[in-house]
Parts: sequence; C-alpha cells; structure tokens
Amino acid sequence: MNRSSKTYDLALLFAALSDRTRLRLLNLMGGREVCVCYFVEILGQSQPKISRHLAYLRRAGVVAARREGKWMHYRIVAPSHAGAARILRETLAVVREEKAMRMDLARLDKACCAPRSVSTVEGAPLPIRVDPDGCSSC
Amino acid sequence: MNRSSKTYDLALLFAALSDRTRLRLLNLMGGREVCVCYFVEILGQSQPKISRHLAYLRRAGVVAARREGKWMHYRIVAPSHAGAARILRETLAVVREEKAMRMDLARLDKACCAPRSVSTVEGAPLPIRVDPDGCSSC
DNA sequence: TGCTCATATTCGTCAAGGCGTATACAATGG
DNA sequence: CCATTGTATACGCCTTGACGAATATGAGCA
Repeated sequence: MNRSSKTYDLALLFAALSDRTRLRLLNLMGGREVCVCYFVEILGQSQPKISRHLAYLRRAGVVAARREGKWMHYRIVAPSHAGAARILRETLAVVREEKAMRMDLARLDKACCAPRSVSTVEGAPLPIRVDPDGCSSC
Repeated sequence: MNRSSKTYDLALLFAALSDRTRLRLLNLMGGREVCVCYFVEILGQSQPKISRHLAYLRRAGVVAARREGKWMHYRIVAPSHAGAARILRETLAVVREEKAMRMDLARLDKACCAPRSVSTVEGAPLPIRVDPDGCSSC
C-alpha cells in the first residue's frame, strides 16, 4: 500500500461518477481506448460538453488521455487505491446492465466496424480494444 | 424487477456518496440504526450540518428515519435497484477499511457500551444492531 | 400551558459544476 | 505560411450544494 492509496479521497471518485454523461463516457471506455470524435458522435452531445466531462474525469484520475496526431484517445485507468478500483469496476459492471448503455456500446461497435458510416469522423482512428471480449469482428 | 428499478438514476446515488461527511454517516449506520445525537457527538460537527446531510441521504433514498419520542433514528435502506444495492454494499465495505472510519465506529461502540460517558447524550437511546457482527459486548 | 430538549428547516453567502457560445490551441496538409 | 480539422479552454449564466447562524417544529414533562 503506497502513500497515495492512504490519502485517497473516495468522495472525489463518487463526484466523478455523479453525472450521467460521465457514466456514459466511462461505459463506452469499458475495456477499450476511444477517440473523442466517437464520444461526440455516439452521445449526440456538443463537443465542448464532451470535452469538459472528459477533462473532469482526467482531473479526477479516472481516465488518461493519449494524443495520436490530431486525435485524442481516452481510456479508463484503475485507481491506485484498491478499494476505489473495486468500486469503479463494480460501477462499470452495473452501468453496463442498463439498456441505454448497451445501446451506446452497440453504436460504438457499429462505428468501429464500419467507420465510414459515421459521417463526421471519416478516417478517424479506430477504438483500440484492451478487452478481448466484445465485438469479435473488430 | 419493479418499475422503480428500471428508472433508477445511478448518478443520484453517487451524488449522495460524494461527500465525506455523508460517507462517515453511512459508515456509522453500517448494520445498525443510529440516533442523531450519536452522529453529532462522534463526528464532532454541528447539529444542523449533520441533520442536513441526513436529510440529503433520505431524499436520495439511501437511508430511512424512525422517530422514537424526541429521538430520531436513521438506518441504511437497500436501494430497490439491484445494481445500486451492490454498489452501496461494496462502498460500505471499502469505506470501512479506512482507519478514520474504523475510529468512528470504535467511538460509536464506546458510546453504545457506556452511554453515560458521552456528556451531551445522557439517557439517549442506544443504537440497535441489525448486524450480528461488530461490538459483541453490546 | 409553558418549558426544555432533540431535531429540522430557513436564510444568506459562497464555491463548484453544468451548459451554450465563442474562441484558443494543436497537428496536418496545401 | 495559411487553411482546415480535431480538441480544449474561457466566458457568462444559471443551478445545486455546503456551511454557520438563527429560528422553527415536535415530543415529553412540570
């Protein structure tokens, strides 16, 4: 147990989880790295709104970002605190049970398998799967 | 699965958990029903502050209150949504691992076993244990 | 009835957060 | 170098929530 896990503020994690848009973003990132343009496309919300919520999650230490040319990819990072990591994992599992969340994932899989069909993101980089299960055709 | 579990708003649950004082209150209620006066005594915070946070938790459906004469007892209620209930349970388990949280519980046990030693709550009703484990001498 | 104790609520203030709009920044390609 | 495209940030507005202080409510008791 390192120092950071001793001083971890659980309330901060819950604050990061206390917004539906952020939960949808995390759900889309469950097990893969996703480009911002997909978030905007799939959630159907404004780009600044998406970007602000991603920034919030990044400040909270829940996600990390990686630049690839013009594109930014976001992925979930497991909190250093073991308990927080358990809560986040459990949350992602619960969230994924929601019908609307499954539909978001389905749309991401569709965009992933046929990116040309997503009008505004032609040529955008594909999500990178970290998790073996899921859309097997990707 | 009833209707309320279908429309359950997880973000609302997380908002209720996104405050340290509320997490401490929930930790004290883990497995038992607790009188407000103990919260005030043990957390060492103002009575209106405690009462407001308890009201917040009640509005969020996380706790329920019961009046017994002048005293109000609060207890945790399992959310109707199964996933939310899992998250809450996991949260309580994680929270209880924190040293400060264990100290809160120890002070509650002490007040429970020797209520006369708590100056301002002489004669206050004892916490009622719902959970068999814990302070065995109560 | 009036007093007291336990608890809840109100009020005013302040900070944080959410959103739309506009703009800034970063990388690529001409 | 300039234009374009993807993304981030700044600004203004509004809502929510946290707090201390004061006050209200509600139950028991003289």
